[in-house]
Amino acid sequence: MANSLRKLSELEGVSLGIVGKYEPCTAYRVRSELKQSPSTHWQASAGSLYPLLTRLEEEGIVATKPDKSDGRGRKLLKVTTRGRKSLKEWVATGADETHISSVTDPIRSRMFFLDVLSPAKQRTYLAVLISLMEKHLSETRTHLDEVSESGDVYGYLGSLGAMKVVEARLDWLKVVQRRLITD
Amino acid sequence: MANSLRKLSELEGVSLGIVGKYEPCTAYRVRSELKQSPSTHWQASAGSLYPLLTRLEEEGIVATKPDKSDGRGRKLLKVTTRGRKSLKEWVATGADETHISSVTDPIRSRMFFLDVLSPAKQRTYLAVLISLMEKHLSETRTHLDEVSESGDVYGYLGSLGAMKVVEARLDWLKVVQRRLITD
DNA sequence: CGATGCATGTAAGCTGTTACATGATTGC
DNA sequence: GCAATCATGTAACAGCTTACATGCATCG
Repeated sequence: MANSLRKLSELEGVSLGIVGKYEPCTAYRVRSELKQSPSTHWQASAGSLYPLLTRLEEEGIVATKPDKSDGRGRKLLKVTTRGRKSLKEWVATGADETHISSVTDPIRSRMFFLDVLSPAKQRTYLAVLISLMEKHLSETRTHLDEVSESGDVYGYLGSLGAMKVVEARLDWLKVVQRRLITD
Repeated sequence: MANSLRKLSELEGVSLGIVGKYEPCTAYRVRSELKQSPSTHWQASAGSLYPLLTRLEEEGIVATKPDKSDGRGRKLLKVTTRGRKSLKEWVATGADETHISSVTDPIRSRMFFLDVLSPAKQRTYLAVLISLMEKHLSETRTHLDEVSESGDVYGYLGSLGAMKVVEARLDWLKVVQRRLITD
C-alpha cells in the first residue's frame, strides 16, 4: 500500500467510479457496466480490467473480500477512504485544458481527406455513415431513457452528453452530404 | 517494400493524408499541421511521427527525396501510387460500427461520478469547464473561418464537424449547470 | 447434460506519449 | 551574435487491446 496519491488513468478513474457506485460488487460487474454503456468507448477487456483492479487493491484504493458463498472464487470490491480521495482528485482533474479539446473522432479524421475517393464513393460512404449513426443515435436514446427512469441523475447527465454529441455528429454528416451532393 | 496492403493506424492515416495534401513536404510540416489544428487531438510528438514516416517509406507508401539545397538534411515526402491506395483504403474503413461510437470524452467520463464532489465544488468545477470550453469554441471558430477562406472544402467540412461537437459539449455543460443549481 | 453466462486471469503486442538529444537556418 | 524556429531523431514507457486459457453456476 503506497502512501502518496497517484494520478489515475482514464480507465482507472472510470472503473473506480463504477465500483463506488455499485459497491460491493465484482470486477465482472464493473466490466459489464462498461461494455453495456454506449456512452463510454472502453472495451474494458478482461486483460486490462483485472490487472488494473489488482493494482488498485495493492495501493489500498479498493478493498476486496472473497465471497465464500460463491464457488467461482469471486471477490467483492469496495472503495476505501483513501480510494474515495483518489476518485475525487481524478474527477477534479477534468477541468484542465488538455481534456477540453481531446475528443477524437475517426470519422472526422477521415473527412479531411475524403477527396481521395471518387465522388460516387464519397456519396455511398456518407450514406452508410449516416445510416449507422442514426442507428447508434436511437440506441443512445433508448439507453438515456432507461437511465432517466432509474433515477440516477449523474448517470443521466453523463448519458445526455453522449447523446448530444451523437446528435451533433449526425447533423454534421447531413450537412456534409448536402454540400457534396450539390457540388 | 512489403507487398500486401496493411491497415493504417489513425495517426498513420492522418499523416499520410497531410503528406498527400501538401506534397512535396517535410515531416516537420506534417507535424506542424497536426499541432496547429484544433480539430485533431494528436500531439504528434517527434517521437511518434518520424519513426512512423520512416516506416511508411520502408513500405513504399511514401517516397523521400533528400533536399540537397538544405543544410539541415531535410527530406521531402511524397505519397506513392501504392500509398494513395493505402490512403483510400484507410479513409473507406471509417464507415464501420467501431468508429461510429468511439468518441471518448474525459469530461463526460467524469460527469458520471461528479457526485463524489461537494455541491459547492461541483458548481465551481462546472463554471471552470464552461469558461474553458467557451474559450476553446472561439478558437475553433477562428480556425474554421481561416480554413473557410482558404477554399479548402474538405478541410472546412472536417473543421466544421469539430466545431459542432464543441458546441454540443458546451451546450450540454450549460444544461448540467442549470440542472445542478436548481437542485 | 449441454449451452450460456458468470468469473478471473496471463502473454504478447500495438499505438501513442514524454523526455532527451542534436544540429542547421533565419531574422533581428 | 543570439534567439527562435526549422529539422530529425532515440529511449523508455504508459495505457490499452486482442487472443488465449481456465473453470464454476444456472437454466432449460
